[in-house]
Amino acid sequence: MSNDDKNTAMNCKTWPFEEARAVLKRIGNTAPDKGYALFETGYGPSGLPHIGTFGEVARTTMVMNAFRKISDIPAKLICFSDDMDGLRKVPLNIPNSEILESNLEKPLTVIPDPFGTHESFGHHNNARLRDFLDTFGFDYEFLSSTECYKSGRFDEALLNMLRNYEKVRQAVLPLLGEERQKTYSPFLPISPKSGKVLQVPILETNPDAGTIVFEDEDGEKTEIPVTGGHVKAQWRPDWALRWYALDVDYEMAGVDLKSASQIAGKIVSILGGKKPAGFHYDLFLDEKGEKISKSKGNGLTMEEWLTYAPHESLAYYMYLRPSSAKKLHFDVIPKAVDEYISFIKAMPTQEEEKQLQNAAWYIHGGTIPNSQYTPISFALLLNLASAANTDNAETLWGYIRKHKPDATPENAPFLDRLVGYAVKYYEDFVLPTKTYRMPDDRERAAMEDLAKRLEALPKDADLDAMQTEVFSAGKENGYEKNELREWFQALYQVLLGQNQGPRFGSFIELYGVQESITLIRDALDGKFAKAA
RNA sequence: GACCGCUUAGCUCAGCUGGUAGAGCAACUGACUUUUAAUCAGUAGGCCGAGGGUUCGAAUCCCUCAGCGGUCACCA
Repeated sequence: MSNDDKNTAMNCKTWPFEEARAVLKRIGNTAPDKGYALFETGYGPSGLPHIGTFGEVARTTMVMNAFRKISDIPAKLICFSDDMDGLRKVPLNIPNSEILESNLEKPLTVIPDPFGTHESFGHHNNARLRDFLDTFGFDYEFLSSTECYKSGRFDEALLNMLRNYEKVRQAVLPLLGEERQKTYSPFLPISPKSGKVLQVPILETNPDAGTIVFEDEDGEKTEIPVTGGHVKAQWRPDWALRWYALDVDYEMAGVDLKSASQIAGKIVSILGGKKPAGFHYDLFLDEKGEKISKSKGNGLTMEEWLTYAPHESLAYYMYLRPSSAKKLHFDVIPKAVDEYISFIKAMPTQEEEKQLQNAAWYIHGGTIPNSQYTPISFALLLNLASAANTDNAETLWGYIRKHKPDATPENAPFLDRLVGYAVKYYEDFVLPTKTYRMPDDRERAAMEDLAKRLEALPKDADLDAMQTEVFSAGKENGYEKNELREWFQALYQVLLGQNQGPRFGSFIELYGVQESITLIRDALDGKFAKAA
């Protein structure tokens, strides 16, 4: 890249560039000894990946995209799984939960997989994480805490922490309540007898031998090495340990972890390292501005978003000012999709400097794939779907061709995906509100007439001919000119189960003449009204 | 108790390297259509929470206050 480009990027004020510059500053503008700048995200595998997981990885990727723009130093993303953590309670909706019940407090990676598909419960959830991330095409390296501990990768850092045991302990204590302070230890020994991760006071530390002494569950004084996976660090020091051992250059976290990360930063200093750059993103709220909690079931899940909109739009949402709390509910989806689309559209015509202020730049790493092109907004598609009674993608495409003759599912695959989401939206939000009624005698006569007229139409009849038949059927069955509106409304209510609808001629053309005849006959037979 | 965020049009929000207030939706008007909806074009709408300060100039920077909300203090 040219120096001009770099300069423009160095002055860019968007948050990912602010963050990227902080990384560059941390590493002093030169490649670290490990050869790359390390970006980390953390994951707790006692649950499944969720919208927060996505947000963190997406946002970290945005910072990396910015970093690559201002520096030639390689950048690497590690998604770290805290899979040696002890299982504290049994998650809901898990088969064979008695397996988990009988293994509480043991490291996740030694608990048998209740799904029976992986080496352990931890491995199972790690695999789910990877599947999840791979779906969106994230570029990352997976790292297991258990492996880091067992392989000795953390040994040096653990011994270091043992030498500084008291300092580390003192760093954490101010953050804790009185009760917890009494028993707190940065080291959690794993009982050689039960295999459980124990939260017990440490009786002795032996830095020279590299061991600690504690009282096991049966009361026996036990001495074990802190290295090799015999001891796990409590989560706050564990975070610091990881930062120190891996030399993490960047990690963001939620505001809920703010004080914890400050403590972790202090611990890294105690160990002689330097804490990573990073900021704290705010949490998501529901439409009333209240905190999203799983037990309340408010807010929006990842699955819900992805049912009605593409993941790119969620990534766009994640781009928007992460430092302030945002309401995450259904109504923000269409807007997010359309704003994403307008950024995509704007990119090719923008100057370099403007492009760096374009959200799409961060989502796609600077280059927008041609496949993302769409000439139609999502809001329009949603309106089209409900106005035109369109419950299948092909019909919707028929309408799209009227607006934009050049677009096809093949040359606009992103639009084709949007069509699918619009149909889904129609099925879930429009269809259930339909209420069909039976026609009165005049309506019935007119509709029967309409069906006959349609049957009599020549095969190559055009839209105008169809529209004319609709009017004629009304006029010749007792509707005066000023009553035609009622005739159309009757069609919508009896045939489509709604009070409004598309121009009926257009509807027949797209829905199909034969299909329309069937629709009329079914309605007159009471198939819809009965069902409703 | 400690720390943080928000307050801008009827609604949801953008604008935060200080330079005559913006978008979407809603409303209203018009065009088009042998109904409506949709679509397109346009109009209107704001003491930018309150008070003070810095400045030639503040929605924007600083201080104080108010209202709302959040996080941590048991676990991670």
